[in-house]
Amino acid sequence: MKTGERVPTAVDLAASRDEAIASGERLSLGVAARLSRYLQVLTQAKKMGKETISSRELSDYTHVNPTQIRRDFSGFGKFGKRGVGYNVDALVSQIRKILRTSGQHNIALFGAGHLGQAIASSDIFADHGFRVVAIFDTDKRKIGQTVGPTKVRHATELRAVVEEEDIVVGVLAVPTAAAQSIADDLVEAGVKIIFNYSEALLQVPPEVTVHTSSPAVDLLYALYFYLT
Amino acid sequence: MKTGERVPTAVDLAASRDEAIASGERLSLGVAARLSRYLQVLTQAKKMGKETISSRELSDYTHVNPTQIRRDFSGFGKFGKRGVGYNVDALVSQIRKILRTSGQHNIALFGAGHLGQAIASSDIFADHGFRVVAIFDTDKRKIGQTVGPTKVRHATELRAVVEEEDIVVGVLAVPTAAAQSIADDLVEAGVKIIFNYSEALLQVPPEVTVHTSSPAVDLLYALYFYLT
DNA sequence: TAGATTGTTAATCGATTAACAATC
DNA sequence: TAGATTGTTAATCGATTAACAATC
Repeated sequence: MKTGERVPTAVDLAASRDEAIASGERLSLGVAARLSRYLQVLTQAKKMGKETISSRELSDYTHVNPTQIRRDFSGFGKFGKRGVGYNVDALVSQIRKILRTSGQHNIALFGAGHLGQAIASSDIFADHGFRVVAIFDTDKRKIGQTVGPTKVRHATELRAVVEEEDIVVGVLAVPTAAAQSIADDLVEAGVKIIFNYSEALLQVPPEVTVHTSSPAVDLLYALYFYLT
Repeated sequence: MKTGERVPTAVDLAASRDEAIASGERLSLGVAARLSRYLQVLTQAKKMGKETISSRELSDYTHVNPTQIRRDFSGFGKFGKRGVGYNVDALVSQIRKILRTSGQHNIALFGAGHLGQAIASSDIFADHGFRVVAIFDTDKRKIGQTVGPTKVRHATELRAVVEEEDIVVGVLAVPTAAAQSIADDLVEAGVKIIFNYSEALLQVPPEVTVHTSSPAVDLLYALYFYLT
């Protein structure tokens, strides 16, 4: 924030806040990651009928220091009520606005095996505005079957579906050996985010983001702090 | 590292290194998390027959800055060869030593549904020394069935199995509504790490660590950086 | 009012990175 | 040797936290 030689005033700060939300600078990696986690907890708290939540409670569930939680929020406005806490509903929509993920986003799922079916029937994506609009598999016996409300299709339909349904995210719930070739297809079809549940080390062009899910890594990490 | 008024010498530094590995201070959260991720990539690289890997390649797969990767390693010794890179096998065993997760660790899995079966039949835990030694479910129709090499048991056997098999980690692949009560049972049976794949916000005593897996959170986060 | 909790400051600490000599 | 890549320094930047006035 450059304001020449003046000390920044309250008005400057408010302006930079709105900018930051509207279309200003990107959030830092850490802030974006934490806001996403708060959102998960808040979504669940809302389901449980909680109307108000304190930074202390959020800290219990996220293991983020309560001061930092308040700080993360106060950078964007005064969302809380002293002595009371934050209104869950209001906070959810503020964070969604900040993360610009208020809308619906369509995802394509590969693999109709156990993992694929678990993902398709879980609330975990739906709660955050992600909708599984297509499931693909290469196994002919699975094609045409339905998983929840969605019919399993053959991977050859990928390209058409991606364009039709405006799919930005592809989720890979396939064997490690099959992952790279599907990733190549996804890239070619214009998908920009690949969520990889296999162990494959995927090679993609720089404009595509790969996120490899690694429960074992998280477990190693948790175990270290238990052992020490 | 306090060395009084002397400037630390090479001998001091080497000593503090060995300490750090042997039984010295805990790693910081960030270092432990990154080392775990390197381990995942290295394990897969090894499977693919790779003998050597550079900090640049590790960076491509982990999105961690190459300088930081070299720095993370050099804190514990000189593991690499200039102009060549790091030997994959040697690096894996060094990191395992640092993280103290060289041995086998037994885990108990709850829920023999799609997700539970996907976890039980995946290599992802096995590759890092975690073995699913028991699967529990409350559905009578599932009890007695086998998932891979493991028989599904009723949750009433939990306590005995935890003691017998020295189980430190419990994995919850159950519906959100059932998670808290199983978590309570696990805590009572002495399990110290709970890996939660449900959406439940679990309440546990402070000596127990809960890790809630949240693919949707990761996705929100990835999406933010795509949208901006 | 009394108690609780936010918003914010100020100080510290650790993470990050560019750059480059060392060396395989 | 020439090219590549490590190990390490030094400088910067952002994260973290304790503390507390403000205020619901």
